[in-house]
This record gives sequence, structure tokens and C-alpha cells, in this order.
Amino acid sequence: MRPTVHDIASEAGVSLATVDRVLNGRPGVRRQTIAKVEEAIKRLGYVRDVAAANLAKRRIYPLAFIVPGGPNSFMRNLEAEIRAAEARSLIDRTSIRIERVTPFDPSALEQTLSTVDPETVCGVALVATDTPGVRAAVERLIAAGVGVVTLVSDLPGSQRTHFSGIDNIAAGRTAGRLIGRFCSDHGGKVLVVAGSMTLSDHMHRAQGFAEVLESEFGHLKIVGPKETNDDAARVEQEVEHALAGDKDIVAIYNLGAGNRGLIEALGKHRGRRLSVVGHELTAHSRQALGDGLFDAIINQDCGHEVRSAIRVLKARADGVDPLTAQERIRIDVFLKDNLP
Amino acid sequence: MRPTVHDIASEAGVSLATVDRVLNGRPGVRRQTIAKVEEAIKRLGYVRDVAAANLAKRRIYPLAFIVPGGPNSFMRNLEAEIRAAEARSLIDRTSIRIERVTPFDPSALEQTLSTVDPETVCGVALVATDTPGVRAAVERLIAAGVGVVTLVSDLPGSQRTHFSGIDNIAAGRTAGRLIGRFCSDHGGKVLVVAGSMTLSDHMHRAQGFAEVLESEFGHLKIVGPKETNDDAARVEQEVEHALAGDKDIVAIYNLGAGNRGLIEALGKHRGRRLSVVGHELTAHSRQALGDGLFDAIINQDCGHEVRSAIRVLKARADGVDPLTAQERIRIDVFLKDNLP
DNA sequence: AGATTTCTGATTTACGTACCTCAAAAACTG
DNA sequence: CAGTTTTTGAGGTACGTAAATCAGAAATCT
Repeated sequence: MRPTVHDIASEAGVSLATVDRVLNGRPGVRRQTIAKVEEAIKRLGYVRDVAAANLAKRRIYPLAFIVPGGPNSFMRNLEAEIRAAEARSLIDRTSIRIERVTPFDPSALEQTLSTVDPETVCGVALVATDTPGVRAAVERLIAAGVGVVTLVSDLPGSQRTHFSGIDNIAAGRTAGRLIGRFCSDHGGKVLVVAGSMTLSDHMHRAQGFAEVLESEFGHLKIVGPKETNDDAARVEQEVEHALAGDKDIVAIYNLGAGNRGLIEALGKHRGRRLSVVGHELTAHSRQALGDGLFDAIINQDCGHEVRSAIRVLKARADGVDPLTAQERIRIDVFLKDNLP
Repeated sequence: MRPTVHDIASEAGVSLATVDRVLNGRPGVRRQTIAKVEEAIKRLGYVRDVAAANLAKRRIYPLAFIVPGGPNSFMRNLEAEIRAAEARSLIDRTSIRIERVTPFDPSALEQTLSTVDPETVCGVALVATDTPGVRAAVERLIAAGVGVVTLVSDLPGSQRTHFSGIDNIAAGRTAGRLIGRFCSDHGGKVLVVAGSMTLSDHMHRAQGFAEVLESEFGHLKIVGPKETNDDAARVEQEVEHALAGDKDIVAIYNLGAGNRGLIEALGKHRGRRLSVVGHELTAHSRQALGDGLFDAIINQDCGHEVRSAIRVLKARADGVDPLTAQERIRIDVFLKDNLP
């Protein structure tokens, strides 16, 4: 049988009240007594029954999710996943608030972060924009004892509790290798389309992509990255312009959003032999993969990211270690055949 | 506030005892009263607090995992993941027993399945071999109210609760497309190496692979599948023999285990330009990918499979629906760059 | 030593559910 | 209609933990 607080009390030769004081870090216990109790805990291998504790504490986990608004399909998917988690909040004792902020506007994010009340919120998950103001707001929350998980886009080197997203350098490298291998026998140019190089994830993808192409696939030369601010119309325009003007383009890597524009442009060049890699599985990109317009999609599972963020924030609030293997977000590679 | 049994009692105008009888399907309640209570439950949106219920019931989930023995790295990884889950069993109220059975021996599996006591075990997870005897044993367990999850290898069309594994036809197709694209400009032969075509997962992979190659990459011809019973030495021998005897081989797909043998053989032909795709990320295959001997690895995350199997079995025991999105096992595609 | 402060023990209530008993009410029998 | 059976109510105890109170013991200080 699993040992209980009663068992440690008698094992340590102290009362239940003292065990409780030690377990919950309440004052009024001598060092030696604390040591006695801790030793008994270790000896019996006691593990606090979190479920029972939560019951007794009437604990709920108030969480805040901050996501960019706007039409970006990926972000809308992400929000849908958060809402799905919200629907389960009764079951897993969470209370989730979703805040939408203006996209590409760090000050709006800062503003929203500063309204988070550390007294009533135990954890925050946000799609981070890496600016000094945002970093400062995050550090403030951490200092106030709030857990902070960065979603999709990280704040490297900050004190955030956890990053729930992918290594974007590795993602860019993966795209580079796919395109390199798909064009292994014929040289040419590769058009790279990005949202904004001020977004760290886009920058990292471009960097990883370039690394691999330069070091291993010298027969391919990069054109771009063309910045489009993730606007589908601008993506279409850039791609259209490049394809029309440069017959040497043999591949396209869209490392940002706006796949819809890319698909539009590709539709007009169906005869042309192109290797195309994009990011994030959405209704559109999935369709394009099925139609053969895209050759591969690099994806991060935003459902996994949301669930993982919640688990990590709850674990932190309980003072428990999360299960690292479970919380690692994969860099998914999807071809036409292994779509989920 | 979340409604409790007390709330439904007063809402339905009945006593706590009656609510309890309805909730737990105990006898001695009139139809109309049951309806009244159920209506109140619906009206208030009551959801049973599983944690509190488990506490009151002193519930533990006794589970049995049945895995093939033998040196197969993937199966040993799988077992390690089960042991890792076992280490957390105190926390999540499970009690996991691991049974190793002789590999490639359906009767041993049947035998072990028949020793499972439906009175003391609430769920079984097994790496299934598809034979009539195994199917019968599984149906027997299901009939006795035990949850059964097939791990890695399924029993299609059976009554098993859930399959925790990948679609192997899709996995084979994925491998086919990778190799097809990697060799898009030059034709040749593709050597296919399998463990045993009597294993349904191997058969499915071979089938999916052939489908894609025939329909979309006609310039590549399949040699094989060569069966090796997943024995590394035999894999080495088959590959060595084929490479030495046939200069037209431009790619190899090992859809079974025994990657170690493949790596050995490849080591002797480092100069030769080959596209190689294998299955399952193990220490060896990871190394081979890093060294450039392999070009891609198709993987199923066995840690995910084990955790998912446990969640599904617990959910079934609680009479709750599992979270389908979370329980889908991905077909991972790993290149050198996106290794976890 | 006595006074004071700091610890500790004993006990209680509560969380939401399960499960038990016993009595009472209601619904059926003949 | 009494007698029987079925249904319902009221109440309690338990699960493992949290949190509180209050009295008493032990340590520290003067």
C-alpha cells in the first residue's frame, strides 16, 4: 500500500500536524524535526497524492493564454485548440482565459501581459514576440510566482518556465535537406519566402535553411528571403513575380504563413517542375499537399503544444517535474501519405 | 462553482442516496426517478469528479503489458518506456505488470493472454500477432469486460478497445515517396528488405511502398522484399549480396528491424550513391542517419504509444471517452536535422 | 528560577464521491 | 384492506490531504 501522511507521522514519531507543516512549508517546526520528517518521507517513499490534495484545497488552476489575433490560419487553429482545452477545464480543474492581441504589435502584448494579476492567475502561456518590453513583463510575472510558457515562439535566455514549440533552426535545416534531396540532380535557384525577419522563428528557419543549402547542396542558390508580413496577397505577388522573372527557380520554401497566396501562384504554373515546402498543416496546405502543389509540409502540432503548456503550468503550480519526453514538440514532416 | 452530487440531489428533489444509486447504476430506483435525476444532471452540467471518486473507491488500475522478448531494439525501447510508466504508477494509480513472450510465436502469446485474470486486471496492452487463436483470446477478454489495446501491431476488425500504433500502409507509402523523390532524376532498382511477410505490419508497409512506386515512380523497380526474420546478420547478408550482384540498385528500403546488419553492409559501400530509408529510431539507426548512411527514418514514438495505451485503458475503465487527437500516433519522418 | 517564546500534539472540519445500514414511505400484491 | 415488495430518505464512515484551533511541552531568554 502506498504510504500516507499518517504513515510518515508514525514513522517519524511526530504528529500529523507536524508532518503537514513540513509538507506544506508552514513555519513553526525545528530544523531537526523537519529533517526527521523528511527522512521518514524518503524512507517510506511517500509521494503526495495530488488528487486528494487538490480536492482538499479546492484547487483550480487559473490560466491565461495570450495569442495573436488576425486571419493567420495557424493562430486560429491554435486558438481552437485552446478552446478545446477550455471545454475540458471542468475535468482537469483548469480555468482558462483567452486573450487575443493585435498581431505584429509588441506593445499590445506588453500591455496585455501587464494586466495579468499574479494573485488570481497561476500560469500564463503566450506567443512571444522577442522585445525588451515583453521580456521585462515576463520576468516580472516569473518574479511574482506565475508560471510562464512561451508558445510557438520563444524568448531564449529568459526565465520563462518552458518553451512549448519547435527548434526553428532545425526546422529550417529539415526543409533545406528535403529540398536539397528533392533537387539532388539538377541545380538552380530556391525562392525563400518569409513573413518577417524580425520574428525570431522566421529568422531561425531562414538561417537553418541557408546553413544546409550552403554546406551540403551547393548546386542550389537562395533567392530571398522575400518578406511578406505573412500576408497571402503579398506572398502570391512575390512568388508570381519571381516565377515569371526567373526561369532558374526550381524550388520554393515558404517559411512563414500565407500559404494561400503561394497556392494561388503555384496554380498558375502547374506545368512547371518545382519542389515546394511550406510550414504548418492547415486546411489549405493540406489540400495543396494532396493536389501535389506542395511536396512537404513542416508542422508543429498546436494541439500538442496547448496540452503540453497546460500540463507544464499545472506541474509547476504543484511543484512537480513535468515529463520531459512527453513535452517535447516534434518537428513533423508531412508528405502526401502520412497526413494525420 | 462546479455542481456536486448534492446539487443534483436538490435540483432533482431526491436524496443523495438516490443520486448515488443512479450515478453508479445500482438497483432500486424507479424509471421516472432515474429520468428526473438524469435530467438534473444534464441541466446543471454535472461531471463526476473522477479524482474524488477514485479516492473514495481506492481505485487502482491494474494493467498488463505483453511484449515480445528477443534482441529487437525497438521492442526493448518499448519495454523501457513501459518501465518508465511503471515508475510513475504510484502517481497515476496504475499497477503495471510486464509479460515478455517469445517473439514470432503466436501460441506463446495466446498462452499468456489466457492467463490474464479478468477479475484482477482491468486492461491489457499487447503487441498482437494476427492469428485466430490470438483473436479469440482477445475477444474473450473483451467479453469479460477487460480493455484491450493493441500496441504497434493491430488486429483489424476485432473488438479491441483501441489500436495504439501507426497506419503501416501509409508508412510504406511515405517511404516510397521519399525514395521516389530522392531518386527523382535517375532510374534504377530499389531493394526492399523485410522481417517477415507474415507480420501484418511488414506486409502493409511493403504494400504501401509498392503502391506508390508503381503508380508514381515508374522509373524505380522493386527488388524483393527479401525476408530476414529481423535478424541483423541475415539483413547484412541479403544487402551485401544484392549490392554486390546488382549495380542498378539505387535505393534500399528496410521496412523491418535489423538495421544493424544494414548499416554493416552499407559501411562497405560508402562510395556508392544510395538512398536508404529505414524504420524506428534506435541508437543505431540514429547514428546511421547522422553519418549519412541513412537518408530518412520512419518512426513511431513508442513512448507516446505506451502512455496513450495507458490513458485509453484508464478512460475505458472510468467509462470516459479518451481524447482522440491526443491518442493518434504520428508517422514520424526523421532526417538528420529534425531528430528529437 | 520563572517568564517568554517557540514548537509540537491532538482534534476537528472539509473537499466530492462511494458505499453501507436502517427506517420509512410508496407502490404494488392478493 | 392488510400484507408484501419496491423504492426512497437520512445518516454515517471512509478515502488522503489541507487547514485551522488550542492546549501543552520544550526550548530559550532574563
